[in-house]
Amino acid sequence: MEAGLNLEEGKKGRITIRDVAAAAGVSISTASKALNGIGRMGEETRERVKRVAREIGFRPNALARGLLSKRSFTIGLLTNDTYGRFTLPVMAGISEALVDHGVSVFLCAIEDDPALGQIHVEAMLDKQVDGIIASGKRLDRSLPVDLSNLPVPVVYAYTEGPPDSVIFRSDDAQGARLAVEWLVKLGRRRIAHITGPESFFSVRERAGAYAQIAGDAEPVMYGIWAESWGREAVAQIWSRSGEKPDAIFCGNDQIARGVIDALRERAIRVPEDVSVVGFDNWEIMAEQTRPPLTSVDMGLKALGREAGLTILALAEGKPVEAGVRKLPCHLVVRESCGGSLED
Amino acid sequence: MEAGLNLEEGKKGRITIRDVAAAAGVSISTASKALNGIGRMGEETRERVKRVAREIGFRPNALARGLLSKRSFTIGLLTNDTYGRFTLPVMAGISEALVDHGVSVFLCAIEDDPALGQIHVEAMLDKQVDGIIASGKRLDRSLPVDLSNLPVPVVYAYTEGPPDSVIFRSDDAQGARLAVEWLVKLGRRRIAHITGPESFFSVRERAGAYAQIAGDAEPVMYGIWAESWGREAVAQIWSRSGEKPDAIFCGNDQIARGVIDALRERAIRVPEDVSVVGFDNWEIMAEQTRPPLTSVDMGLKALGREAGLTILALAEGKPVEAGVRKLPCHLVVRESCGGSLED
DNA sequence: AGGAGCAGAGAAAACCTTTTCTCACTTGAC
DNA sequence: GTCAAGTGAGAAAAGGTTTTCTCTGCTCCT
Repeated sequence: MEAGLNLEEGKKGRITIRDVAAAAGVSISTASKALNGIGRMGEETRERVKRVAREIGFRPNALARGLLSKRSFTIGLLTNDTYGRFTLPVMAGISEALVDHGVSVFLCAIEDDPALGQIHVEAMLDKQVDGIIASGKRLDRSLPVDLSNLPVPVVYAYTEGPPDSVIFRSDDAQGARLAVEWLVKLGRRRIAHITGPESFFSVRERAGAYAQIAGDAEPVMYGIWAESWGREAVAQIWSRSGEKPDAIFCGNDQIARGVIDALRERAIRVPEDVSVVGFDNWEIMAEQTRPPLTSVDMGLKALGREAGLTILALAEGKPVEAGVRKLPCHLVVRESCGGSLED
Repeated sequence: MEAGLNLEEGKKGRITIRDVAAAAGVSISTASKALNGIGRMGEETRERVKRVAREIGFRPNALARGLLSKRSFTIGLLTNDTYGRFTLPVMAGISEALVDHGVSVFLCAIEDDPALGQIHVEAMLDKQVDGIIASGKRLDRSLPVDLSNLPVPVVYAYTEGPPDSVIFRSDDAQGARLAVEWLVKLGRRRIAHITGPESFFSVRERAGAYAQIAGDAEPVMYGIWAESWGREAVAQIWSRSGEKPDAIFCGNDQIARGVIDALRERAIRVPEDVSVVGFDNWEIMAEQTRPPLTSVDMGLKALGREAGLTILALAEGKPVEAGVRKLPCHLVVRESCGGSLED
């Protein structure tokens, strides 16, 4: 047995295929073919090489391999979502989808700095990434960096992209319908909508879907993405004369939180008097409200998974149809509306 | 001018140094030396090569370069902090410190799955990372993966590591002192401490520092890391007979949030009647409380920066002293205590 | 027996860059 | 007019792997 007489092969550096070849008593080419399951050789030889490789702990150098194959099994994820509320679930989905294929992910947070973005893109290209996924915190804004005419494929996940690109985003209208229909199904008749700035595309989508079902008995209340706005909006509604809503559909979970707090301060019971539903299903927020918040989940992890599989397909040269793909939201039922999924 | 007659060099693939050499009418070696500012050659030649390279948009292939230099200018960040509350600031710091050096970061979220961790570590090693930074969500827990005896350096950032390793962590005792001394300075005399599970090292550190200053007039109240515990603890305190605290030092911002909510429900004014201070300075939480929460910031970004620079030094073969490095916390003053930094 | 065909395995090129070595030529000194 | 020293630039090897091509025997058929 030539192999096994060393735990720490004297020479410097990692174990290469050359060491495997020597230990197995074959040439480098034969070793390579044996390990990759290609080429012609005796079954006995192939097994011996494989065994030896395992014994001495050989792992192929991905750099060398990538140099030749022009595939680095690496992709870049570019995001301006510093806080990571949207990007992290997306990232988790991407990673989950790609780890099986041996692909690793460079994460680059570029804030909103075009120069920094440029630097990171160039660094990733230098490292021969197989593709780039652009991600953000807003569906109707682009990253501050030009990703057209890159030598690698690009897909966009939860961020705006150019017309002929592949874009994944949540179906906010469908998500809003889910929420409002749920309220209707629970018997609610006067449903208010307190949401973020009208300048946000998501806000308009959600408000549009809301209005289609709920009508215009209650006006949509646009504001900012903050608890304080939720509280203030409730104050406005309850200082008005006339009938009060029996349900409030909120543009995100922070607003919903403010709404719930304000309702409790007015001794209005949730969900008995008023049902509240949020958007984003930001667990750390939704689970800590009193009562826990029923909320629309945008399925960002699934979105990341799709984006990952798509960039992989593109990297492998498979054709992928361009266009916007809306992925469905789903409703996470907690206690702030009453009811349960079995009802 | 040989260069410039093509926007899209007919052949396939990216632009290599061979193209630069041809376009500049020199050999590959000369081109390389010119671009790297080494070797001997006429100043005119050097400038011409550089100019041509710029014109045709040459960028060296990092894979090829890494193959030779055995430096990939890539590091891995391993974390089990899925939610990213701790890892993201650390990551931002690392990235910020390393981008200037052309180093990119693989982010691998491994949940608490040892098998997944192993896969990611091996993938990173195959890709010849120059080093690995392990990070987590708890100072007294290790990642579920063995990082000893790796062929690359490892540093630990906000997670437990083996005795002879380089570990960066926040100085929680100092942070707690900062908070309590601030309360004392504002004239508070009965300071309570509502915090997380005693099993957490951070909790014991913070509680220890608290007790040293505040004494044992108020017992430390251990619970869970949730708003509900903050509310419940306040209920307990105010249902007891005897003098009530005039300040509450909370183990994290979520607890502080619950405390503030519970105090308001009792019509106890913050900060007039009771000062509240949190820990973590989790902005999205601290800024949305009423009033905004004064909180201890653990300086995770700086921690990441230090970890990044250290792994870089190790990768370059510079000696680095092993041991635990505690990085200082600082106090972010908002309104929940009264007072301002100028006082 | 002579050749076709095939099984098994190695040699060498290729990927792209860096670096060491070598070579040809010029200049200046004696 | 030689020699030494210096200048500018190219040839070649190295890094680890994959892949194509080539080579040597062997079997089997006629």
